[in-house]
Amino acid sequence: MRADLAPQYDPTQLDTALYARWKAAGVFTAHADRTTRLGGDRVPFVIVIPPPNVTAVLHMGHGLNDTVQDVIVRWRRMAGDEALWVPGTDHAGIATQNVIERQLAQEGRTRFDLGRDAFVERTATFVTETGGVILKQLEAIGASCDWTRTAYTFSPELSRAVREAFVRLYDAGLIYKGHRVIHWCPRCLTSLSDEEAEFADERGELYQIAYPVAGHPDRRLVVATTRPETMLGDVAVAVHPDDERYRDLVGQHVVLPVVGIEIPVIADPYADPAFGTGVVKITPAHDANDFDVGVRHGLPMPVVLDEVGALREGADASGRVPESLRGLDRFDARARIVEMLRATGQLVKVEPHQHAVRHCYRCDTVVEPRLSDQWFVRMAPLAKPALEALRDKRLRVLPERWEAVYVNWMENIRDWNISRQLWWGHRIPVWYCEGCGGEPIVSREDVAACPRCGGAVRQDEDVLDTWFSSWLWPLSTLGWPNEEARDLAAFYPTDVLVTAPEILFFWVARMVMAGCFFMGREPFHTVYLHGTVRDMQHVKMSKSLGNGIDPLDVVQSFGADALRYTVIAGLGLGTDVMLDPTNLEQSFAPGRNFVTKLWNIGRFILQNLGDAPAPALADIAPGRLTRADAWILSRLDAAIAECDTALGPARPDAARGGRWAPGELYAGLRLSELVEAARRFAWNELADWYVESTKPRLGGRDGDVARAVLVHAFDAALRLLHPVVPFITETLWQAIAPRGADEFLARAAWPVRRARDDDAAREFELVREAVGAIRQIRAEYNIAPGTRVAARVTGAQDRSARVLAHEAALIGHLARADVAAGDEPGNGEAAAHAVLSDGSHVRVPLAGAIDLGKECGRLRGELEQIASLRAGIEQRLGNERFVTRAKPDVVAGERRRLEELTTRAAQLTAKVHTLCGG
RNA sequence: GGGCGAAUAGCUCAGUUGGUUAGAGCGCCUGCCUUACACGCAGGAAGUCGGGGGUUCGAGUCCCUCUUCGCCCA
Repeated sequence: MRADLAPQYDPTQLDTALYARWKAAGVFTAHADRTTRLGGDRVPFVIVIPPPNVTAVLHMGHGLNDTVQDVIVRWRRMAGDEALWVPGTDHAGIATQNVIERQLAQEGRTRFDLGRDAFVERTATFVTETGGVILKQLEAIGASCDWTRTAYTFSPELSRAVREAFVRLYDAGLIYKGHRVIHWCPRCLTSLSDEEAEFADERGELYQIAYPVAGHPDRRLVVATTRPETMLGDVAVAVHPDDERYRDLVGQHVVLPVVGIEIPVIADPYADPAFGTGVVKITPAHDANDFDVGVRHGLPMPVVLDEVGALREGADASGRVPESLRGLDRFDARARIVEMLRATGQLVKVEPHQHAVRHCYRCDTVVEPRLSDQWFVRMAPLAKPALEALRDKRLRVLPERWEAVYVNWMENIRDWNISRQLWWGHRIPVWYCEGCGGEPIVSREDVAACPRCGGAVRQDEDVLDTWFSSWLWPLSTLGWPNEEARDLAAFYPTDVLVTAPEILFFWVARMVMAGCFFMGREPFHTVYLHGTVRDMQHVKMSKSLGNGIDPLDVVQSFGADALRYTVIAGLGLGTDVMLDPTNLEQSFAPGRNFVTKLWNIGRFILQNLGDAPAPALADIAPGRLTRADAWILSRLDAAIAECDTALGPARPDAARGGRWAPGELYAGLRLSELVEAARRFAWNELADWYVESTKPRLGGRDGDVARAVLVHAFDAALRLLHPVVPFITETLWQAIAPRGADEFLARAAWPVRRARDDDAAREFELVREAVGAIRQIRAEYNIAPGTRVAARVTGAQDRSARVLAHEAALIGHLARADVAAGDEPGNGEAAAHAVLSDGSHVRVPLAGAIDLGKECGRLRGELEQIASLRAGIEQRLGNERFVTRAKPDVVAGERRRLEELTTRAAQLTAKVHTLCGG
């Protein structure tokens, strides 16, 4: 009826074809009208992908991130939800622009040679031709995205959302143009948000410079700075108002070295009396803190560094930059100025100084604080509801500790600089009238002429921060701002957002704010933050460091499932994953080994099914089930329960108004625990014990029972494992029973627990114990696996005697022994002994092989161990405070255990007595 | 400088509200091609749970402190 499986699982051959079948059958396509929100009967479950940069290629970070999402989505799809995973890409303003600029540089050109329109067109063409590669790559790792809904942040639809958002915020008074110090990248020639200017510790120098006090030849103020080149823009020096040392100088002037002009000494609490000399120079145009001081004191703000970071007299700076320094790069200028100060004796001291310096997150250039006009979003009003969502338990962050980080950021939020002096991105929808020069025109539609005077208009040159489109992602991908959009109605709010903590502020927190502001509802109820992929030295994997692993290499060598399994198994909640890029074989061994094991279980079952499908378990009379059957079904039940606990509640209870219940707030999404529970069931229980136990039965009278249980248990195992290893489980599931053309494990039902026979299952544990005892004896005495030994098992009570008698043959099969059950008169034959936990015992006569001294030593050792355990328990039970204060069930448990150990010890003692005469 | 987290077997990590003999994978040792699987099977070794102090009948788990490392923020 069906072909046997190949001896080796060949993922490269099977997986691609299987993915194509899923896709063609529409397995991953969600239907808005099937959701409960639109009158259907399925609860929606939605994840939006963190959109990779459109020019990106898949790396292990994506491999991890997308596998996690896929596991969750596949789980919910099987659980009966209308599951939707929205894929897409981000136009990635700076990053993509940098790619094209690098191309141009190789051609010896710059973007300015091309001009704006040509540059944008070239970038768009590049994106069209090469972009989105990563989405295709996601298919290779099995990502079950709904490809009918692929989105792009720069598409016409999403661009409309960006404009809508801008206009609404502007109209609400939450967007404004500000003149202040922002982070400037002199290489990308754009401003950056606080989040985009990343700190990195650097070793630098702290220079102490003497500023002579005007009119007091004997006095000077010494200031400390790490950036002497900015002193040309100094407009004051500040001391703390309470600082006695300088109180008399406040209001006086000092002479600015190099420049030679006089600047005032002011009192401001910003000056820290404990840092350096307590005197700080104030450079409002080139330091954000100094800017604040400048505003407080109404100081001028001369600009002495230009956009490429070279010294130049900018606004208000006339006469400040000496001829000899003009045009010098900031770092060359620093050296030159230090030399000049040294020459005039005004350099007091230079000491090494470790400090954090901001760098551009895209090109790593040291960022320059720069005074300029930029657009900002007023964040405090947006943060309020986003904080509320968390405090109200409508939003949770896993692992829990990140919630504090989220709260801290929200509470200290600063306005968001959203304008970028780039060409690749959404142009700011603001027009200025060249005619009447009135208020800027902010519009959803392009503006051709001034609505007031009909004069010519000019659009703002800047584009929006990439994240200004990303923060709308959960809304815009579902159709917002079209409030009629069916997807928006069916699938918003979404459910879980899976990402790395690095973009908690860039993206996650802002999405919550956008969702609350534009939709009146936070965009998801769970933020799942996973760790980072690192190498064995714990260094983050990256292409530039050359310690990366290409997921496609892994897929090629071991299959997507091996990759997925390995990554998920190694991923504790919020922990990093360590992989060795120099040894893929070892790194992915857990996944590869497990997948192979599954394959072979499948082969075994198939080989034993014969031509007819296995009977359904429901059709087997319960009385025909053996202890082994009851045991594996009971283990399956436990495995299902463990998997369900690991995965947790899918969403907060609607009856609680979408608020997480206290007991569930941080529960679930323990994917590594899901893997471990399912693995243990499939391998250690199903394969190691149950499959072995069926071998003698399959050809016999109750072979059909064994087949029914085998197929039932394996089928359930495949279901539990499918979210993690979708390819092999689907392949095997298709093979173990006839399936319709449209029938897929990917949309089969998640297993549910069933009634079970606990007594029979418990009795099987005695069988396992007896087998273990005989195996141990065999190993101890080096009995070759091919050699059958004789063994006798004697039950301590009627019940165990009955069980052992019934199962003697099975015990013999599993332990490679000829087992007889029941009492027998001791005939003095040399034998090895073991006592089981209920006092039953096992005797393996080994004429000639038994070393009596060794055997006695073994038994005495065991007895000693039991004795020490008993002593411990007796001590506890003898302690009156334990008995009175510990919980009753704990005490009862100890009593029960003591009883068991006592029985066992008595049996052992008797053994030792007769055997060793002690 | 502020905040957070981690320290458990050679390595990577689990250890729920304190309660049996602290677990898993990989690696290691011994023996085996047992008619699904050597990417396997059976058996095994290996941890004074970072140091010190405390609370408790009882601490890997709670508190304090020290050390080391990591992350976030300024």
